[in-house]
Amino acid sequence: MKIDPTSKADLSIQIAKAIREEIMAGTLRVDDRLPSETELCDHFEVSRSTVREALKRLAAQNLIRTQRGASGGAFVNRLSYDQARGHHVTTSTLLMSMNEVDFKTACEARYALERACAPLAVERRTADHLATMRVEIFRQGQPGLSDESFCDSDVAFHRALVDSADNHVLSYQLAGAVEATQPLMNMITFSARSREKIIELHTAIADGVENHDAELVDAKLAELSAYTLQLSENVAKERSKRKQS
Amino acid sequence: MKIDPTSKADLSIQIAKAIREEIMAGTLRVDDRLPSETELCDHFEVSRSTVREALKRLAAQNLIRTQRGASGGAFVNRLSYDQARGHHVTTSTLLMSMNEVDFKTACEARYALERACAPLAVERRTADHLATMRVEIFRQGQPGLSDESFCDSDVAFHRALVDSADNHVLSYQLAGAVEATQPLMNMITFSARSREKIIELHTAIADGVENHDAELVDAKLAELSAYTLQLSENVAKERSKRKQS
DNA sequence: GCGCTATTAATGTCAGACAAATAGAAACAC
DNA sequence: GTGTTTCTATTTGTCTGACATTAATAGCGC
Repeated sequence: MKIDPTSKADLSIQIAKAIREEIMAGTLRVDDRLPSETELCDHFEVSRSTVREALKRLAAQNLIRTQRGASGGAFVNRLSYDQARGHHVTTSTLLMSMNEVDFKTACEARYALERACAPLAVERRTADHLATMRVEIFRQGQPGLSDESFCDSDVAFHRALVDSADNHVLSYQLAGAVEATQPLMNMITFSARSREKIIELHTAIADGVENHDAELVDAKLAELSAYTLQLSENVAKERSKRKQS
Repeated sequence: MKIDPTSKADLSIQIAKAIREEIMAGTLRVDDRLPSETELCDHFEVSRSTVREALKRLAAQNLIRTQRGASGGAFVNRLSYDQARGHHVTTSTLLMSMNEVDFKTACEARYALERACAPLAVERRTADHLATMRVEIFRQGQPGLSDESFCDSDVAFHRALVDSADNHVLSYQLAGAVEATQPLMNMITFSARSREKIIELHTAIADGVENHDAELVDAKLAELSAYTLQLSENVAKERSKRKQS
């Protein structure tokens, strides 16, 4: 837990790193209180601003939380799956938009992963999960539903499917793929897609899940994947046509 | 791009959020320069320390980078897959250790995902990927190899397998599952496992990838998964036995 | 044109102050 | 004794102003 004042790296980065390593090594455990800012100043021999900037870095990663007042301070945070999921989705989304991931790659990844958890989902789905899926399908069939709401419902449906696998780790990892690729997919295909067709596939998937029919679910997910890809190709063709004319 | 000074939330959090939203919305694009700290002070009507803490939050998420000197400043960062992968692995690791994920859950998730990308890997593997896999298998067979090195090689082997699928998005998502669960797995099973058995399975997997035999790869991954689970159960039994005596 | 220096603009760090929140102790009323 | 209020100490959040460090650029001598 020391820093090198002669190093080129900024002090606040070094300090953040030192503390992060203590957390990862287990020296600092969940809900442990870090020394107060003043104490950290003394320890690292830097000013309070520098310590604070280091703490903000850690807070941005949800590694610590801070509380004001007497017996306040910075505490090691228990990372929750929900927090981490939010972060993961944000990062994944940015990653894809900034690197201009082509639709095929994203779609391929997304359905490959979703199909991976289908067997578990089929095995373990509860009545709750099934109900959520049915409700979302019903919502998708409502006339006059905005494109945006339809997309949201789509995400919710697939999330219920993934959550059915009853594996936190899987859900967390999948969230990045499913929720981050969804906006990309919607942006490209929302104008061209047939809601009927999608609802039909969703219904088949829900049926498969209900009847513990892994093969059906897998087949329908594959079909959904193929349909989505087909759509994107049509949209691409339309665009190039319009460009020519 | 405004903040609410009457809100309960800390100012630096609000400012970070405002800027993050501009980045995510595309108003600020990759390599765009943010206003200087002084300009941001004027805009948000806060002090420089507050602005700086907000910027540090964004820097911690790799959303921006800063440069000193004239014509320096804060620039929107292009998220690279490597950076994001590192972050993702760190978070996943912490998530699992803090929430005391049981081995079965982690193992199940990890192999489910890995099997999901096997078909693509089998289809697209290059000579490079195959060579990496063979090299790692060879390394795993060296007598006197430390447990730590064996584990590293194990990760490298599986990473090569995943990368064979030639899908950045998939590789990124998988990294969290594979690399973050590996330490957990190693910790639990390294004492009990038979390197020979693992090398044999790895060899079979490499063969399957080489010969475009998706079924073989899938079967062998399933076997590896089952073997790992079996090991963990044995270790657990051993422990409870020792506890009793 | 080349190399040197001075300028300038930006981030990084420091020091000291006050504001605001909060828990716990102390004082007080009953 | 008990419940309530007030006070106090501690800690984070914010502000101000200063100086250090870094790096691009303009000017100047040659």
